[in-house]
Amino acid sequence: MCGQCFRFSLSESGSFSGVALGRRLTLKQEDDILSVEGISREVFEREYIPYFSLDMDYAAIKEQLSDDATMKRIVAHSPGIRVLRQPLFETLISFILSQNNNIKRIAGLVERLCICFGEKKNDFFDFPTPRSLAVLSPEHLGEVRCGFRDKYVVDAAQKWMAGRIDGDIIRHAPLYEARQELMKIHGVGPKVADCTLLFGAARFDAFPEDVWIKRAMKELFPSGLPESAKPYAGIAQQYIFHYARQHLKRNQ
DNA sequence: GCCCAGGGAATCG
DNA sequence: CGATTCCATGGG
Repeated sequence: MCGQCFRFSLSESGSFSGVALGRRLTLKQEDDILSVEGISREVFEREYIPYFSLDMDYAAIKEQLSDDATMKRIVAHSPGIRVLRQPLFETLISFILSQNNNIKRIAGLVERLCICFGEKKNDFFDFPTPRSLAVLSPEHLGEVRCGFRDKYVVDAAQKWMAGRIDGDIIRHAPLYEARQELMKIHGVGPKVADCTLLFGAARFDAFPEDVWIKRAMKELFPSGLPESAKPYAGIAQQYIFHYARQHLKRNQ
C-alpha cells in the first residue's frame, strides 16, 4: 500500500490480497507469523520470497540508513516497508500510467488494462503480455480511460517486442545508461525510468523524485540525502515517500 | 468551478 | 540551456 505495486488491496480483516506473478494470493501477518493463501509453500518460497524481498537482510539495511538521525526517525515510523522486486515489463507499464496521476486512480487504470488485455485466469486477470499490448493502437485503450498515456503504453510494448529495450543494460549498466535505455520510450522520463529501475530491476541506487519526495526532501534533507543512505538511496526513498504521504498529506 | 495527482513532450526565449 | 504550457481523467 505504498505505491510501488498497484494490484494489492487491504481488506477489513487486515489481510492483503492481490495478483502478482500470474497468481492471486492473500497475505496476513499476525505478530511474527505470516500466513499465505492461494499458493503452495513451494511456490511461495521459490517465487514470492524474492518478489517481496524477504531474502534481503532489512535489519542490516535499516541499521545503515539509521546512521543519520533524521533517517532513523523516518525508518522507525514504518519499519515494515520493503522494496519489491517486480517484473520489469509490468513495472514499466504501470509507472507509465502513473504520470501526473494519483495512486488510487493508477490502480484503477492498471486493473482495467488487465481486464481488457490480460489473460483470464480463474477469478482474476493477469497483467497483459508485451505481445498483447504491442498489437494495439492507442484508440483501443479507450475503455481503460488512461487519457494521453494511451500512446505511451503502446510505444513501450512495441519497442519491447521489437527488441529495442535491452534488459542487460537496464539491470547491469551504470545508472545513467540504464535510465537512458528506458527513456528511448515515448512517455518515459527520469521519474518513470527511475521507478522502473528501482521496483522492476532491483536497482536500489535509483532515487525516483516525484512531487511527494520533492516536498519531503525540502523539509527533511535540504542539503541532500545523507552519505550513509546513498548506497540504498532507493530503499531510503521508499521510507521517505511513505513518511511524506502520512505527514504532509493533502488528499486520500 | 478549482486544484491536484509517484510527469513528460512540445514549444519558446 | 531553463521556463512554461498542454495533456485526459477523476477525486477532494
